[in-house]
Amino acid sequence: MLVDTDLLLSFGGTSHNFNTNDTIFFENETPKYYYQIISGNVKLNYTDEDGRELIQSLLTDGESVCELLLFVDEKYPMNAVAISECTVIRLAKEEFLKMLKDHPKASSNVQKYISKTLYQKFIMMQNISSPSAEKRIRGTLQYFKSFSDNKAAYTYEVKLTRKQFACITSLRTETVIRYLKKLEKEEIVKIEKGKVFY
DNA sequence: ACATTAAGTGGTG
DNA sequence: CACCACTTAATGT
Repeated sequence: MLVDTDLLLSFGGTSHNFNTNDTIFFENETPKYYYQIISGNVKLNYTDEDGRELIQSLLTDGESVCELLLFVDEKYPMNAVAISECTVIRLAKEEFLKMLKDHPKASSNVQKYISKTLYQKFIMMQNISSPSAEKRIRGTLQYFKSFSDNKAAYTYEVKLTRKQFACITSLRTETVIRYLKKLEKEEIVKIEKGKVFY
């Protein structure tokens, strides 16, 4: 957990459940709460001019959802949507900031978390901005696997659907499917029963 | 069993 | 590559 659950609760945090596809907050809303995922997966997305979904980030257990917006006076540039059943702790912005002031350790953790995710964002930006679709896909695979402790080949299972993978790499799902198949032939990736292992 | 979503294929521009 | 059409596989209710 980014911030200790009990600490969040002691400052007035409340637990909320979301079902798959429930929206936690919408683009353009004013950030008013700190959200920390107890369990489940959340995506940050928006729809571009052509009506295409772009996934900016995927979050999971223990992470907070776009906490950086609580430090600037801006509106959410994207939506936060549950992509599985989720339990989330929600804490009002003012209380969250007060908590950080009173608890340097928590403050430092949040600071590190923001730095880490920003760093990861840079890496992903480099992957996705490659003109080569194959590099975009391989870079994204590498990025995901980098969070796994097991570095051996075919030990990382891609938990995303082809469609979600496409939304992250800004490619069409057919393209993702074809390249994954190509990578399978080249033994860079292994596909079993639709599951992709890298 | 029926409806829906995901994966996979072929062809075109 | 994207886009379109369509088949098959996997899931959901």
